[in-house]
Amino acid sequence: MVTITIKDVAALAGVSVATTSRVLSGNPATSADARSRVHAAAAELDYHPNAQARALRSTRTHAIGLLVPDVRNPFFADLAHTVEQAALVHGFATLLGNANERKDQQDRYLDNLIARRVDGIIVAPLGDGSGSIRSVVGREIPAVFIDRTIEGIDLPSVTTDSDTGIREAVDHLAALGHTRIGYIAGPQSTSTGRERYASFVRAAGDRGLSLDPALIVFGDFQAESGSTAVRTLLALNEPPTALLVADSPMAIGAIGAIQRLGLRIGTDVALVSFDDIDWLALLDPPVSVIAHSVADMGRIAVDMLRTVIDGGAPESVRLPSRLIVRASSATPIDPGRSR
Amino acid sequence: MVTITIKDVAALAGVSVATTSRVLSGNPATSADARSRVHAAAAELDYHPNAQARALRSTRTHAIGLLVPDVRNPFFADLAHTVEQAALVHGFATLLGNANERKDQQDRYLDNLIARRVDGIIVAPLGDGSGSIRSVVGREIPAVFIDRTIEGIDLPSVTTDSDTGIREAVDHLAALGHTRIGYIAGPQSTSTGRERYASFVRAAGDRGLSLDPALIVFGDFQAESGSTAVRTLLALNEPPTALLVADSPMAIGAIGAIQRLGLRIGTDVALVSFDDIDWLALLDPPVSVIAHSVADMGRIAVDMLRTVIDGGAPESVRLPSRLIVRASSATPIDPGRSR
DNA sequence: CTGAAAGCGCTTACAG
DNA sequence: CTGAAAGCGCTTACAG
Repeated sequence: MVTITIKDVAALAGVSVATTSRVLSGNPATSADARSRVHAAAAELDYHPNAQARALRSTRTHAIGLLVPDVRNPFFADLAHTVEQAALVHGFATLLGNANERKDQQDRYLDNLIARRVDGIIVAPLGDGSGSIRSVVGREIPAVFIDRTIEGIDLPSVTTDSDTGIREAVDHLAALGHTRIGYIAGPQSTSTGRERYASFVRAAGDRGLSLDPALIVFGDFQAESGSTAVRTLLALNEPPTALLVADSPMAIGAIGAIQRLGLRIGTDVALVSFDDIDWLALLDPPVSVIAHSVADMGRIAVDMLRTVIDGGAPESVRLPSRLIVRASSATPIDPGRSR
Repeated sequence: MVTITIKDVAALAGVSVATTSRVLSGNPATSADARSRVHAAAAELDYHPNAQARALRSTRTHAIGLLVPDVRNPFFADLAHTVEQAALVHGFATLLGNANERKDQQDRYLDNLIARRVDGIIVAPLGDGSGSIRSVVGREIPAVFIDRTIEGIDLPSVTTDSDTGIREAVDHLAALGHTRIGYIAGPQSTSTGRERYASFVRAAGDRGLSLDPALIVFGDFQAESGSTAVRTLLALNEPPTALLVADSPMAIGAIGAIQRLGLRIGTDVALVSFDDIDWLALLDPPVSVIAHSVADMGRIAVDMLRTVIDGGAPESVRLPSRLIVRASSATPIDPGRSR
């Protein structure tokens, strides 16, 4: 590798390293002459300052870390996109890490971000408060939670209030005559998994729907577990007539499994999914979803993180969720059906 | 922020900084006693070595940069996932950047990766060979192209041979009786956009199909442009009876637009999309696709990059593509139709 | 406005 | 096996 340092630039420009540094960092205490010579030299040599050396002295890296549990989940891909764009506006580069829904990989990335001395971290965490997330808090590294939180770890967060959306979905399905709703839950090691599960149980209870434990299957927020859950639920003696799925990757798995069983969503079994993902609206029939705003979430997280970096203590934000009814759950249950 | 340095660890362990460094980096020239004391001290202080300082001396960061044009494109999300997992196996952390299909953002991330002195870069590039990609080559930073290439920039690459898949798709549609195939092309500023376009024109010519220029619309590989293209194509006096779409985000846009026009894919208009994405198989009817292996591509790119980092000069690899026929293009064209 | 010098947190020959 | 010292590429008071 060819390495050009500030010394090379200084030599070519015929000024000291100190002056070169000042010009390059926009320090006004420089002469017009020095400025033009340094810029010319830097351009000629295609000089790229070593960010590591720079950060070592100035303790600012102008980079933030974003750790998502699963980049292949369209919700988090969207989130990565909005965070990145928002961060860019404020001069931060985003280092994106993918925990792959695994605690060990999350810890590994977190250690990496700490070691790289990013200016701040936005994380959609999984697991309990053990491991590297402790180090982040202990070292007082600016950090905010996004989408998910960890109980007992006191960081500002921007999350979705799943309760309203789930309640609307349960009410909606109950109004259509469903009394046995199957729930494909997220992992209970995540705050969203736990909250949505609790909301479902509460809403179903309030409506007097069946709380048969067999109607609830726990997945891991990834597609395969959605398929498995459907096979389990639809094989019950008294199968559910409607399904509520806690995220879109599990919904994709669930819908695939339903089709492979020769059944049709909307008519044979109603289905509502969390996450308003493009393709869910394109399916036939289009899928009812519980929507929340990815764009707001990303933007707010970046703003909150900037506040923390600047020494502030922002309030946590809770964003609303709401039901969008589409044909996958629009038909009242057939009173003539045996179920 | 709380900052623990190697000095603190050395002081607590009662040894020199040099010895501490040796223990921490696994240098065998250390006594058992020193090792246990240093490890204990490091654990007690929750010491995380400063990666910047370390890299400044050792010129290895154990990080690679991955630059994708669009994280929201499921193909690149999958690619990011496989690259990341493959890199992790070899001890590299992946810094993922998203160019958002924009040259300026690509340059910005590239500069950032150069400044961070990553050990190597994997990039699915866009644009011509101007800008920061020149700096990467000029500085001889280990780098490989993935999925896309840039003409005139001599880097090893792993790409898809789109030609076979596209030819299969055109042959297949021709065999069903289609003579006017609409082609929704990718941007001609990308190698994949250009190659697939050229393949289509060649294959259509070979089959004696219509080469009416109005049948070809150029999109930007993102969803919105797929919708626009469909509205243009289906408004023609002689609209196409089949559509071939150069990537999955444009396909999602196209399919949505077709539905909004009250038409059905498979019956009213046949459709084949590049990229074998989960949800395309779930649509009704399921969508025929041209598949290529994301998993192979990611793994090979990481292997190639490691070879370059170790001073080697790997051969470029071209992966096959092939047609998967599903119901969106399974019905022979109705000979009674006026078109 | 400019330069010499110290120092950021590490690693690594060099002696011993 | 261990420590003192130099140095990686920068930035930043300190003098002038």
